[in-house]
Amino acid sequence: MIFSDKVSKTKVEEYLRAHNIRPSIQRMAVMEYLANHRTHPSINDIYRALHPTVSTLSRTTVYNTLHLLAEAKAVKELSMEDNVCYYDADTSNHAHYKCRQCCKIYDLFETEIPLLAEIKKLVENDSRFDSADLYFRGICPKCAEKEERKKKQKFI
Amino acid sequence: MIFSDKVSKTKVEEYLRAHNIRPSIQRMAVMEYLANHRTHPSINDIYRALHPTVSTLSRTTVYNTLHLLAEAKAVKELSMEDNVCYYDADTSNHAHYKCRQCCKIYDLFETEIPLLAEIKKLVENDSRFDSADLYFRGICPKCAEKEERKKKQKFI
DNA sequence: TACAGAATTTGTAATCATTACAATTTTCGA
DNA sequence: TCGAAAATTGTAATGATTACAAATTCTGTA
Repeated sequence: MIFSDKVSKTKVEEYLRAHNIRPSIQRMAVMEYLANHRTHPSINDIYRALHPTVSTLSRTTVYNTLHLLAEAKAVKELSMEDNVCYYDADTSNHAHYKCRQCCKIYDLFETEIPLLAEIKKLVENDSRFDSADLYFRGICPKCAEKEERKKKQKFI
Repeated sequence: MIFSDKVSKTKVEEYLRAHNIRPSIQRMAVMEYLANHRTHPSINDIYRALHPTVSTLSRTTVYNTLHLLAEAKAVKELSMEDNVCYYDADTSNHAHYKCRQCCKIYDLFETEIPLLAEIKKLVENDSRFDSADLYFRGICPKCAEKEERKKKQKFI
């Protein structure tokens, strides 16, 4: 999926059809949510966000839909530790970075991590591989700054 | 941990002490198992393997021990999809490769993936990061060959 | 438009990994 | 040897995911 600021319903419908997925109300809702919320939400996040408006939606359908979307390579499934799957509508070549403090997941694109291009090549040229994932972990700048401020406070 | 063919009990004890972990019977058993079984076992694998001999061992202790070992960086915790943690006694810089067919996890070392050195450098030079993991997926050569043979059979 | 069959959705129950927790046991230093 | 601290244990709780069967919706055809 290519991202504009706000992805329209029509765009989502086209996208699903392009991946041979029949665009039901529920599938559209899930895909639209993912396309417009680039925070790598979990199934639960998605379910909780959509349920109030799409009251008919069941948790099972969210599972079904995301498996279907992942199978069709319309979304990317991430699983970095903590035994929960996160979903990403951006299927382009990029890495992920999870902050140990705030637990947010950030995207890291080729502009920042040029290595990604080489990893992609590696996958393309080695028949054993069909995909590669690069995950970073650490404390994100925001959390590092907060920590820094806390420390300073102590010494005033 | 540096691996010889078979890691001795004394070696395991030294290794634990070096990581400030008191070498109890249970911890020794878990660490020794991990050191001598380079198959990236899950908690359950370890528990099921050890329980018959160390009959006193509880599942909770295996969890406690592995968390402790991971915390002390004596082992590496892997979590590639399927929401189960796998453990690796080899804490050197290497990537992992999981076969979609047989689900085995293979090690990929720097000799094979020179990129690993660059990723390491990246982590060392970027304060946001403290670790990176590179995971590959695909069909392993053994499984690919099996598949090939099956196909041929069909046409005889 | 009506209908049958296929696809999709739903809700509930089951499964499985992990964690919480409190009681028991073991270890270690005084 | 004794008592506190550390480690272990078993059970119960949690939480994500899957299984499954019933209900609903959709699609193509007559």
